[in-house]
Amino acid sequence: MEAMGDTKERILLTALRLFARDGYEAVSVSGIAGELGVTKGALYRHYRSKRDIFESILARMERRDAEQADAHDLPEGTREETEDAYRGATLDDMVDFGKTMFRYWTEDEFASQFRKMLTLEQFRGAEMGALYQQYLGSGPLGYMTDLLATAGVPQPRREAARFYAPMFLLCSVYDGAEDRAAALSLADELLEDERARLKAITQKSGNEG
Amino acid sequence: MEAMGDTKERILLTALRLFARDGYEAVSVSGIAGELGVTKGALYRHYRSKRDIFESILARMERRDAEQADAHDLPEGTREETEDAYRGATLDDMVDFGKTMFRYWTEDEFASQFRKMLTLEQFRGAEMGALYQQYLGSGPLGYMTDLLATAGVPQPRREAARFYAPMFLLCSVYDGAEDRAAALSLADELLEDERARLKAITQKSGNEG
DNA sequence: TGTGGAAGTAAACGGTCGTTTACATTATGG
DNA sequence: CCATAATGTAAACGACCGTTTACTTCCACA
Repeated sequence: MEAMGDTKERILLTALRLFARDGYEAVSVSGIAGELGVTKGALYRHYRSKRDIFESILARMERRDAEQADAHDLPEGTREETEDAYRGATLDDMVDFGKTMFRYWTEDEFASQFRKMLTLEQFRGAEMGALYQQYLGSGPLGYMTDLLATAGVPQPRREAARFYAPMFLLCSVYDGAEDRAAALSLADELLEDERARLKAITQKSGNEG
Repeated sequence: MEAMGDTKERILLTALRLFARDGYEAVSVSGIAGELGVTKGALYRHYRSKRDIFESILARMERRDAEQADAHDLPEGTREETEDAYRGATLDDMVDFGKTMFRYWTEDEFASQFRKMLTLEQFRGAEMGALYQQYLGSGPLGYMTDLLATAGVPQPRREAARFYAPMFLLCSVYDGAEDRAAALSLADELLEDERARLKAITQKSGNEG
C-alpha cells in the first residue's frame, strides 16, 4: 500500500493553478483532469469532491503559513522594553519581514497562486472574505500596527498603512506587469525609505518622551 | 413605442451586483432573472446573450468614467510652467482628486461593484487584465506619476506609489471592514499627510534647481 | 375598435456540470 | 502465484447551463 503520493499532489497543484486563474466555480472537474491527462473519475480516488480539493488547498496554505511563521520569529515583544536599540532592531526586522513577505506573495509559486485564488473568492460569503482579510488585508495591517506600536512609533495604524500599502499595491501591479523586476526593485526602494523614515520618527519620539 | 427603459436597466444593475459577488461564470442567467422576479426568457428580449450584459456593463463604466473625467478636469499640463505656485496648485488638485477617487470606488454603488467585478475577472485573459490595470492598477499609478513629474516632484514613480498605494489598500480593507467610516477617515488623513510631504519635497527641489 | 409590436412565460434544445457506478489494469506482499 | 488493494477508464446519472422557440398578454395608436 501507500504507493501513490504523487498524483494527489499534482491534482492539488493543478487545481490551484486553475482556481487562481478562473475562480473556483469557473473551473470544472473535467478541466482539472484534462490538464493532468487523466479522466475525471480518477480525481475521485483522491478527493471526495471538488470542494474537498479546494479545502485541501486552504489547509495546505495554513500549514505553509505556520511553518514560515516559525522560521521568521518576529518577537511577541512586550511594550516594556522601550530602549532605542530594541526599537531600531524591531524596525529592521519589520523591513526585512516586509521584503521577504513581498517576495513570498509574488515569486513563490504556491503562495502567488493562492493569493490570486483568494482574491477571486473574497466576496463569496463571509468565510472567504475573512480569509482574504486575514492573509492579505487587515491581517498583515493589524500585525504591523502592533509591531510599530511596540517599537514606539507614534500613530502606528497610520504608519502601518503607509508601510504595508505599497507592497499590497505592487503585488497587483506585479501580476499584470511585463517588467516584474522593476516592480520588485521599486518595492525594495520604498521599504528602504520607510526604514529610514520610521527610525527618524521613533528617535524623535524617544528623545521627547 | 419606447415604453420600457426600466427593465433593461434593472437587469444590468442586478447582473453587476451578482457578477461583483460571485464572478461572471458563477452567475447564471436564471439567477439574474430570479433576482428580478421574472423568467430567464425575458432577459433575452433586452440582451442578446449573457456576455452582452457583461459588455454593456463595461460600456456603461466607460461612459461614466468619461463623464467624471470631464467634471474633474485635471490639467494636461505642460512641463514648461514650473513656478512654485503652479506646482502647489497641481499638488492640491492631486490630493483632492485622490479623495474624490477613493470615495468614488468605495461609496458609489455602481463603481464599487464594478471594481469588485473587475477584481474577480482580472486573471481571465489579457483583455480583462488590461482593464483591471487601466482602472485600478498601473493606470492610476502611471497617471499620478505623470502629474507628480509635471509638478516637479523628484522620483515621481516612487512618490506616486506612496501616494496611491494607501487608497488602493484601503479600498480592499473597506470592503471587509465593519467600521467603514474609520477606513474613510484614515484615507483622508494619509492623503493630507502626503499633501504636506509632497509640498515640502517640491519646495526643496524647486529652490535647489 | 381593431392591429401590431413589445414584454413575458413555459417548455424544450443540446451540452456540460459534479458525482456515482461497474469494470479493467496494475502492483505488491504473504 | 495468487489474493488484494490501489489506481484508472468509460459510461451513465440527474441537474443545471445558455439559448431558442412557440405561445400568451397587453397596451399604444390609426
